[in-house]
Amino acid sequence: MKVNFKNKSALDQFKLEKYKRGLKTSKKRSYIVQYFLAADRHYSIEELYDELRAEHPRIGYSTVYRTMKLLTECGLASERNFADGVARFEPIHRTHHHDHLICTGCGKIIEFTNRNIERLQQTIARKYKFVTASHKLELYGLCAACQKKKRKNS
Amino acid sequence: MKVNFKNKSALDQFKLEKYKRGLKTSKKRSYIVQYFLAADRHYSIEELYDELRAEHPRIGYSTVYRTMKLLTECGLASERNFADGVARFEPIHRTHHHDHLICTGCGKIIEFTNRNIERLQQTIARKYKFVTASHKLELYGLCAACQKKKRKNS
DNA sequence: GTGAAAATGAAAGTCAATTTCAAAAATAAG
DNA sequence: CTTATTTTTGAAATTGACTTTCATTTTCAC
Ligand SMILES: [Mn+2]
Ligand SMILES: [Mn+2]
Ligand SMILES: [Zn+2]
Ligand SMILES: [Zn+2]
Repeated sequence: MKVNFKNKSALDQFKLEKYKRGLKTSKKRSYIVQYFLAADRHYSIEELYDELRAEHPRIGYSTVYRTMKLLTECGLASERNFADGVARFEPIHRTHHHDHLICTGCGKIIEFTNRNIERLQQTIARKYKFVTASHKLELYGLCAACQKKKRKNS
Repeated sequence: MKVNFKNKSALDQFKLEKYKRGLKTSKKRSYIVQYFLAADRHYSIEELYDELRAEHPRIGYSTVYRTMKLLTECGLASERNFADGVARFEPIHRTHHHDHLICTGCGKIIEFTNRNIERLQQTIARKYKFVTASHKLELYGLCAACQKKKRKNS
């Protein structure tokens, strides 16, 4: 049976994926999925775990970890590895590639897309006869607020 | 005393840095430095350690590790963190920023620079009022050889 | 040479990520 | 509604790359 995801919500899509894998539905996992997908952040497991525990103190770290991995496999989350060495996950609401500006002062993350950069990347790949599968573009620096803060303290 | 590095070899520069820090010269460290700087690769500690041991079996992992950190502090090496989760070091022969194309099949790494991309990055940073300190641009895919290999096996 | 100071390396410690496994929860079968 | 089967859970153990420790060895200034 072919499945049309076009009219499915992300959560439904997740249930469907689970069904196809012979998974069972659990209260805790559903809560994690719903909470994560509703947010619009780049969560580390730890951060997500801490927030979830406020409401659901019996959720374990492993469950959060495994749920994020599941969502990533299902294509509902994307795992990001920025320079701080902690994996972060963001929901994929509508497939829509983007790159990141990251403030090394406060951790603020801004997303951007730039068609010209993407094009130039392809030109480079072609030049070296590579077929690219993915790329990573991250700009690290200080956001406006952190620049101001820094000026004050010096 | 101000030091002019312009006419110094990288190794001399290293000795100078060591001197300024009150370090002593050791046979093993010198060998590691000389071997590493002569190569033109992106070495992981492990890889470098294994190669060095072929000639100098008494060199320890810690010494290789510490020497690479030293070189990085001295500005003679640059630490890179690609997607495989293992830190790599490359000599900085002439200060010269570049980005990387990485083959996920064989590990081959190609360096490139692109002024237009750099410029566009600055435009983006400006747009969001960021002051960037560094950036990371990595293109992952298959090199020509690995594409061929893949076609054969399918 | 001698002694103070730095370098070394085996082993231990870190830290996030990942796996294990016995108990709990969900679902299928009766 | 039971009972049986399968999946899920979480505390604890393990992993793997990195980093530090500390007793011993090497370097080097005198
Ligand atoms: Mn994002
Ligand atoms: Mn390079
Ligand atoms: Zn900031
Ligand atoms: Zn290749």
